[in-house]
Amino acid sequence: MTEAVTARAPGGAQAVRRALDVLHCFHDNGPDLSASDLARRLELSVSTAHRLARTLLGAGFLEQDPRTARYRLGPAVTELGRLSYHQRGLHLAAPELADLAERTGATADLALRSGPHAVIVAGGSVTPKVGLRRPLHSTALGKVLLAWARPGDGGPESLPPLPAFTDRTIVEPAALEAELVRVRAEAYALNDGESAHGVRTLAVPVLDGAGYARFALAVRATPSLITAERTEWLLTEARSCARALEVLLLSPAERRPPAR
Amino acid sequence: MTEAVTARAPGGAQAVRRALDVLHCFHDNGPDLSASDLARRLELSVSTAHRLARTLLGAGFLEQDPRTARYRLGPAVTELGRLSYHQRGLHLAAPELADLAERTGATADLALRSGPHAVIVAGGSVTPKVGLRRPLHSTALGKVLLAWARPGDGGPESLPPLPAFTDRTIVEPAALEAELVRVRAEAYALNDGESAHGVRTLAVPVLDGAGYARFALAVRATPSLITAERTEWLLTEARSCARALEVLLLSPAERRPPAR
DNA sequence: ACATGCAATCCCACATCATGGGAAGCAAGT
DNA sequence: ACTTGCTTCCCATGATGTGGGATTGCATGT
Repeated sequence: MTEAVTARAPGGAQAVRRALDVLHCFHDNGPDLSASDLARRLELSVSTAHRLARTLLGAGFLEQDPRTARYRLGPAVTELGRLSYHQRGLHLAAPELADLAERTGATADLALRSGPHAVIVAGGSVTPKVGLRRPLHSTALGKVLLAWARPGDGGPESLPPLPAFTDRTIVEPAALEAELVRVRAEAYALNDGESAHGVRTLAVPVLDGAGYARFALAVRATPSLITAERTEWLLTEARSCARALEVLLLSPAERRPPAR
Repeated sequence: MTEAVTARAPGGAQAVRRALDVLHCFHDNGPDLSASDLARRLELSVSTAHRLARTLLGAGFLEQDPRTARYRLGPAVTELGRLSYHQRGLHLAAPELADLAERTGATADLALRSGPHAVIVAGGSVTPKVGLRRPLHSTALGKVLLAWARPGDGGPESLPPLPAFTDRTIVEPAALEAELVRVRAEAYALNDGESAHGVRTLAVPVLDGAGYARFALAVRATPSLITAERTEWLLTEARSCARALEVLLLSPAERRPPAR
């Protein structure tokens, strides 16, 4: 389940790929994982999982609870994460998102693409949804990231399963493709209860100069807040925020020209 | 230079350790690194560096500038970093630090230990010093982390070089040991121009129930702000903040009892 | 235009290094 | 006391990562 992340790349790797898969194991849920847990999840022998964990431990990418001997993400991850967070300028996004959330009364989320997932990297609410990983096909954020995907990242054909979360989730690849055509045509994505009931989301892209989505910006609330009448206004607000984020997050060379 | 991080651990690793070293390369300086750069820094063959980079790329831990083909930290790092940041509750620390900074007029920094470095993970100022990595022996933060080091992390003997940054930097292991005795006795660390001229820093630990420092909290300013008369007051403020952080960052089971 | 240098990328034979089975040691549950 | 499940270490096997070299492409300098 956790291994579709690193599907390809047959050349010269295995230990490394497995070690990185170990790190990715720590997304899913809360508590610390034991070496045996890791072995089970990744379908490795206990020996191998244990050895990988020890190596990651020695490099600070994992740390071990002294009581339970279980592993969790270590200081090196926090360290590199903070570094890349600032390198991307994401700390500049928080005030903009907070402002958008306040004006609209909704939750504002900024996500980027990581392989087959949309990852929320900054949020306009206090709720720590940040760090959350959502599938691309069942979220407005994901649809935006797919609709304007960079060639190297792979389009919708690169994500085989398409699991259903509600009865509205798009599971047919053809239906997803059609939806993406609509998203590109209307320049926004809508998610109406496709990942969870009672949640409606609008998302717009943060585009770079080449026309690809570097980030996706979402406004999320209950359906009563995101009505047909308010949609146009919400989109205007969201697009204005996305425009601001283009300036804040992208270097001048990466940005698209001011006039469209 | 960048390799003292992963000194030991002879058993069952190499590819993995090297790959993690590649990630650690992205601390030091700003711009993206080419595969050849990595090979030079880590003293690897270009083939190997290139292969490791491609593997990390495939897993999303690196990304490649389409123009220059150089590498930088990828979305998976941002993703895992945000996750571990929130798992550690570090987003709760920012308001406390801002408050401390405002009350004292100084800069407030929170750091944790990552191998032989103190890493600033949250700051009370707008200045993005966050993510910065400082040596343990030449900073107040580092002295605190060393003085109350957890057994598994290694004491001062685990960091061989001790480079000098100013004429005041402690370079003798014996002198550092003596300084740590003083730090433990007085329950705070002082750095008076040992890492850079014209900067004075006070640091206190954020202790867990076992008496080890989980974090270090520093108040940093010009010497004119941190005078002998103000030291006691600044320490009271800092310790009060550290106490609050103990509650915010540590689970009840990890905390030490309220009364000392 | 041509030569030169540097870097990315790919290929392949070799032997080093990761692999997983096994077993010892420990803790907790039945 | 017996069982269960875990961490941890050891070790023979061969799969896997290694680095030299060849190729291509993109600059820069002449």
